Amino acid sequence: MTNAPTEPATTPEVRTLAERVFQQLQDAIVRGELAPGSKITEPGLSRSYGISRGPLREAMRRLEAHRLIERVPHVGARVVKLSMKELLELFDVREALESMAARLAAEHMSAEEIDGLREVLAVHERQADLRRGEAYYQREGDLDFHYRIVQGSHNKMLMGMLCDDLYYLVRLYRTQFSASGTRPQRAFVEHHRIVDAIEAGDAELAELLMRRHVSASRENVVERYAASLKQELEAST
Amino acid sequence: MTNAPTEPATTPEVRTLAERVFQQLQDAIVRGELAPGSKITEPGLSRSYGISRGPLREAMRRLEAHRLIERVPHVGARVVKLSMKELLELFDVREALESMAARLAAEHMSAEEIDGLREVLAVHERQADLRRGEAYYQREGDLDFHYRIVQGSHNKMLMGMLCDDLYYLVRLYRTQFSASGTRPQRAFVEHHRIVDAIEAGDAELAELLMRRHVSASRENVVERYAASLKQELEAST
DNA sequence: CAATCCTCAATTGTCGACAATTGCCATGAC
DNA sequence: GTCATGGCAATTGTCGACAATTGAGGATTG
Repeated sequence: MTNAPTEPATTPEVRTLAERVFQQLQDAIVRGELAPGSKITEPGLSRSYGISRGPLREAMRRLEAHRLIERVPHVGARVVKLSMKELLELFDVREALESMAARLAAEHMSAEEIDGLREVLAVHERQADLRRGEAYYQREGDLDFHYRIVQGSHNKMLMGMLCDDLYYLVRLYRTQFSASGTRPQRAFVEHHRIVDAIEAGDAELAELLMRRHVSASRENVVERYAASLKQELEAST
Repeated sequence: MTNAPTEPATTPEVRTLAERVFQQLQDAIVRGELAPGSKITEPGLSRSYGISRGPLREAMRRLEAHRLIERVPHVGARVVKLSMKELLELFDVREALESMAARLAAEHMSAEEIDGLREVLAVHERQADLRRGEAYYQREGDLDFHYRIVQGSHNKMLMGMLCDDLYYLVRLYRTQFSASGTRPQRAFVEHHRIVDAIEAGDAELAELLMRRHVSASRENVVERYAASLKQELEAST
């Protein structure tokens, strides 16, 4: 399980400058410190990070590959700004990939890995007991769970796509839409059922449950979005 | 449908040097001109392409993002060499993403797009008539079909992942394993059934059929690989 | 007053040179 | 003969400067 979703930005053995500034920028974007849609210029970042434009451009290329910024030649780069449409697209992709991951996890996960997964759920449960009614199902906590399952698929390509690319977008969305995770108990139950299916080695069931889980999360987002639009409308009249 | 799988490398309005050399390198790798696993050095490519190391490094970063080369800091880069394990991983990811694409295509494809899809099949059929018994189902022809469906999903994120990343790996595999496509008629029939489902707007069926189609293709690869191993073994005794 | 064109500042793209790190090869010790 | 060690060449990482392109603002003209 390599490491937690949030990587400590100041790892001592970061080999190269470009690597370091890439992680810093990635963090800044996901945290919302660099406003979505804002233009970022090479001389500007070069000054504020105290490095030359060479490594910086390299870092920006990597950010572009991870879909965190968008560049157009000879014009510049801006921090990605997820539209509702794109957010829903993201959920469709997640549904496809994560259901596959759950299926593979049911086939390949070791007993130790399943134990670790159960432990993650136990931690979440304790946190849920503390602040009851609050959202158990909060940012990093939820991603921990999904991380573990993707890792359990033992499919490196899948891991790369989900953990290295999509999950950063997921976290970015949570800051952009300030989505405090609702639907606490239901997601919690769903998580448990998925683990049960994985432990039973029931690949088909694990896949189905994960598909529904992500799909339900998507519908929840749609609902909340519709509600916020309605609220906005009422406020303006 | 933007353009054919193989983009004419010498498009006149390529904005930037890095962009151009990126496409050239991508093409060279996919075609096998740069041997898989071979080391590529910046000064070397810099000389042979007649550009400085700046744009070259940028192109290499993009190749790395597309998983066509692998870089390790302070050491160098090599052309990716797909192992059988990684190839199977690729198929699992394709199965997940393309079945989702087929589902979305059934929901969103316009009549014109479906017509275009049918036309692609018709072209393939004519080619199949010409060299009967030969593999209808040959490299670019097959990808055309899959391209269209992914485009028909109208999901930009999905399109990016499949068309910009995975399909280049698929083509790379075809050169590396010198896979002359077998199983001609069967794949042909499967393609037709998928289009039928899409035209009928039956999303679930389209998804299922595409899933089986990719899965069958995967199994076919496994078979051929096992056969080649066996043959190799016999030759050595 | 609106629209068009032109000029210019700023940003991006490209280049060559220098510094740091790596892997290799030869030399030497056991 | 084998292994460790040191130096060396080559490659990668980083930097600053120059060229090319863009977008904006102002001046000019109908």
